[in-house]
Amino acid sequence: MENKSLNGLFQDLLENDPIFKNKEVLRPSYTPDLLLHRDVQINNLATILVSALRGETPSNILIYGKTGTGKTAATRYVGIELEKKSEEMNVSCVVLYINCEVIDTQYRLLANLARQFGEDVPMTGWPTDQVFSKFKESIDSKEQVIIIILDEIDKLIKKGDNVLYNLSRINTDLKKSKISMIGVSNDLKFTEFLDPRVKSSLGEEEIIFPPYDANQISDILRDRAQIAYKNDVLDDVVIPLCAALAAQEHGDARRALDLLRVSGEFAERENKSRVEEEHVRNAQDKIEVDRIVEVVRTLPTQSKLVLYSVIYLQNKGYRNMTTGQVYNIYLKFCHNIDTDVLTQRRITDLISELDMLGIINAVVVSKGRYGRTKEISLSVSISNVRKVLLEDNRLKSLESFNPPVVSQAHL
DNA sequence: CCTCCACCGGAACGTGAGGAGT
DNA sequence: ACTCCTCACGTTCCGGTGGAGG
Repeated sequence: MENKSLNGLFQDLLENDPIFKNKEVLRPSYTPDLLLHRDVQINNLATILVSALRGETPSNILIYGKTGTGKTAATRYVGIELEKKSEEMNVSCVVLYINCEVIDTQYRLLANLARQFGEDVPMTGWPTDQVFSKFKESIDSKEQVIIIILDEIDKLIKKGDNVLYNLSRINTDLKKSKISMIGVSNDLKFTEFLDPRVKSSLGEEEIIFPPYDANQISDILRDRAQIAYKNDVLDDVVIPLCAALAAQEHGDARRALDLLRVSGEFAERENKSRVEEEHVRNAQDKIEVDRIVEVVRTLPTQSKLVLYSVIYLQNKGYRNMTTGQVYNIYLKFCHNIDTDVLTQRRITDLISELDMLGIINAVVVSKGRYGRTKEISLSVSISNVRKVLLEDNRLKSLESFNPPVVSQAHL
């Protein structure tokens, strides 16, 4: 009996999908067959890499651009096309893709590369240089051109850049095969931290991916929406609105696609057959709230305490509080939960960090006779943040702790 | 115009954890 | 197994400052 109703429950939900045709194409992991408004960059890439098909070593390339500007998609796309063509021409050419955010140490990177050539390298245990020579050995077994795409290469720099140095010099040790690298970076200034030798070798060619403007994002969204959504379920304002909102966020196409997908999910949840403006607005809010919640959840305890102090004061009706007020409350909270107490100097920095994260507003103002301080206020809704903060075991007991706020005469 | 508040924020230093080199 | 380095996090010390009130 219960089984039947359960079946029925899911059956209803399955049949009741009046909106989506293929939601996957709205996810960031999807690589489209056609990349709009990136012709220049793709042509550039192809022009540089074409020498691989002639058996020559292509120049190393550095690719810059902010998140959601199509760097990864374009690079992968060109990689795939290159491999296709090389197969056709019977030239040995391999394109490897590595995401340095996941694989973030010298050892892991080399081990991963070696493994892609069928070498059996353990997760840990070998000396790094042994892995390196194993890798060289295996690729040098035949004539081939190898192109390594290092996505999020800036993540690798912080861990010391000898990997890059070693890799950039690898060609001198190879007899038959040739290696060239493509570094992909979000950070426009990351070469500043680079060893100059690596810098000049890696940055032989540079390609910049500018942010999309609202019209370009519209085009991209229209293109994907055709595949993702059933015909005529999107209200006319939906795509322009998603595009405009995302263009404000520095032309981030990923954000735009997220918006479009979440909007659809909102409409779906309400059993509507059309996606309307309201759903996009809700989606925008939800994405922003999710972001804040995630940031707050992963804050270090001390920052959480500072933030909780701000919330506490705001709840007591204080509008623009000063660093001193926040610090006083913070002291009481620290005492209450028996944790380390930081100096006011440090709290100033933590407040600035929270400001940068967009969780609070902090502006330095002068109150004349009454000194110079930061005016602090929360820039997100109290209830969500408060709930997330109280999820932290160490802050839990503060819920029922109500210290008085020291009043200041000039307020 | 000067004072003086209540903090800002730079600089130098201390510490402990974790990685790389040997 | 050992030292050496680096890096994040904090502290101490302190010179600097916009503007209300005198």
